[in-house]
Amino acid sequence: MDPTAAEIEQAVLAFEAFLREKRLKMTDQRRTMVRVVLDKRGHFTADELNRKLVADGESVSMATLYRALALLEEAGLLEGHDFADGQRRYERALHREHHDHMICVDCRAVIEFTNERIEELQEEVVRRHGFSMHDHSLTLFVKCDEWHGTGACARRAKIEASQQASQG
Amino acid sequence: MDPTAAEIEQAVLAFEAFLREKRLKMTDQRRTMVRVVLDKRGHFTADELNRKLVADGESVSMATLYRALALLEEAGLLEGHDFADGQRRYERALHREHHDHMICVDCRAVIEFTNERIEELQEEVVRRHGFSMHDHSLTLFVKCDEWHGTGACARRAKIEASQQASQG
DNA sequence: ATATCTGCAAATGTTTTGCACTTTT
DNA sequence: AAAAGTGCAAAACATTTGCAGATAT
Repeated sequence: MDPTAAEIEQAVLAFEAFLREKRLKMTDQRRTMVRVVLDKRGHFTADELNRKLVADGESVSMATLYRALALLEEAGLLEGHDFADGQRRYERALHREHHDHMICVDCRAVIEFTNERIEELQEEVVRRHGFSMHDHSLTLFVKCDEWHGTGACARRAKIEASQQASQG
Repeated sequence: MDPTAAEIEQAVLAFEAFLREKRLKMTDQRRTMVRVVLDKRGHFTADELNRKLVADGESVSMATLYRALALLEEAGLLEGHDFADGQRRYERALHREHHDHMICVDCRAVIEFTNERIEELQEEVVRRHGFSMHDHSLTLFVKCDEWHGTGACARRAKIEASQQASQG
């Protein structure tokens, strides 16, 4: 499920090709970011990525980080989302099928899902208006523990623990 | 389609009831905002609302405006959306059926649509996960003139003109 | 060589907040 | 009188930008 080391190096090369085509340059900072970003599971903010880089002893300035995030997104290695909380979130686009998101309004957990029929219907709506689809964003804001009646969000601790375990 | 004067006054009373229940107070500024907001067609930002109020000679400070927007949303008179461009947008919730949005990535035109089947499928997804739906947001980012091949967005002028005409 | 990068600090733009004063209840 | 609201200016916040010096091609 996670990209192998070889796949990550391949992505570094792909990014280099992308940069070359735009007459931009590959740098140590950008290489580092490709590697760290592709290694990351789940969604992360610019700030979270920065903290990871600092922890790894490979920090780059926020300016450079933001500039690189934009390029990585443009190169298709990263996908950005707006979940309406004032911070853009990213996830790697390698080894990931298209999916939509459910967010728990209590604990902010992100749960992914796909529904082929919904995708088709969206396409149909756009087509019927004579437009073409550029992108789409479907986010369901849910309460993930309402039916457990605990008041606090029962899944929160579990989700955080498993993310930490898998993340390092 | 637009609320009548009577309906707007009714909404003022409803807002007053909402405030009373929360032990908050009705003020001139809040009354003004209810009226202006319910009179507004389409989507607007805090800044656009402010300009309208200034133009009407009934301006309130941005601090008060933001505080009131939050209350109006809470009271269900207003609906807020995040279209991923850094500014929250609002629309009146009176006389409005639920709908989703298509945004032209070129001209930022907002086109509304509904699709009952998509709604049902969303509910089903949430139910299948054992959650309950709190809210949902479906936004399709489209190119509205791609098939007209003009390069510039053919509908933009038309849309802006008709919004101005209907808005005053 | 020269165009692009980086990091810093400063700017940006929207939204929020602390506070002294005013208004509603 | 007490509780809440207002406007102002300042703060907060994520993100962007100008610029001088560093680096990749």
